[in-house]
Amino acid sequence: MTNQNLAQFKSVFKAENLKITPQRLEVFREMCDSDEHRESEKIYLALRKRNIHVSRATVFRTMDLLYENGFVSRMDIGDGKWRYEHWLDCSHHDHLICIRCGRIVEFFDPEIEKLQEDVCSRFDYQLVRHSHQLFGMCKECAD
Amino acid sequence: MTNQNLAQFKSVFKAENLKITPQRLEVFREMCDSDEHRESEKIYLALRKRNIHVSRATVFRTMDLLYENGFVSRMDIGDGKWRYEHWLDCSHHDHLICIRCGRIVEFFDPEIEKLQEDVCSRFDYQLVRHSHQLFGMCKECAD
DNA sequence: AATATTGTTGAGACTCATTCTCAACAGAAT
DNA sequence: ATTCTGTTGAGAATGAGTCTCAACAATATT
Repeated sequence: MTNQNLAQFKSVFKAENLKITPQRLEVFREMCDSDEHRESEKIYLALRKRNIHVSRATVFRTMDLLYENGFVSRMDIGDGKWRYEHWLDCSHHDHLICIRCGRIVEFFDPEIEKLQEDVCSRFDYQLVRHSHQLFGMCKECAD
Repeated sequence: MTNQNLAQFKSVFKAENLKITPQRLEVFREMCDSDEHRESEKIYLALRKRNIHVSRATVFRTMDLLYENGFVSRMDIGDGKWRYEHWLDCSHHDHLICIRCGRIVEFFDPEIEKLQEDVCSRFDYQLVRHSHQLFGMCKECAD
């Protein structure tokens, strides 16, 4: 977690009238310092492991706040859990997921992005967001 | 449900050593005769309404079988429920979902399909399946 | 300083889609 | 007839996430 991350966190939470509590700070720090795509339970357990006591409910609540305020993005790969990743650089991307080992790779394809817009205007929809996941077998798993 | 649908169902289930029971037939008929994208509970209730008694558990189990054997496809729009649609013509498509009224439109864009393959080979993945959803506001809801 | 107000927390109860368990059953095979 | 195997229904169990509520903490008001 850089000083800039921290400053941004504080300023957004202040602006939203959300208190900057030790628990929220710890959850935010945990997110800043990992590049993984984790579900809330894993984040909760990571904090536990570092002997930081934040309740499960608070982790869930804080992940919601971080998501609503654009500090993390989340994805749903169809197993009923949200997977969160920090979104400090705010660069949009989609995901390629290995169906065997679960490894997740990020991709961004401007052409696909554009074609999505085209599809929407074809059907008279205003695109708000999208979810695009490719499930396959990574090189190691395919061998 | 056409005779052809029925014949296909019987032949696949027989080939898989799955019994052709009245309950399974009723669930299959219910799927053939609707173009909606429904969750299991709705399918269960639709059967109830027609005074056909199949237990919830059997509906869930049968939806799994129909899915595994390619009679239906299913989608996950992030609310924790599978939505099933019959897939009798087996033509692949993705979905455009109105975030206000929930209306679901199907789309297919061969260019996007091709670009997905390109992304995968870029990362040395073998594409197995994908999930692509556009969330937006339909014309009626945007006004 | 004392008090009131408001938001936050933790523990555990609750929800809800789905899966599991298990006894009863049904049809095919012996 | 009897055994074997797969299927069913009812209700219990699961598990991610949400809700409730009393205790608490920081801020605002008197």
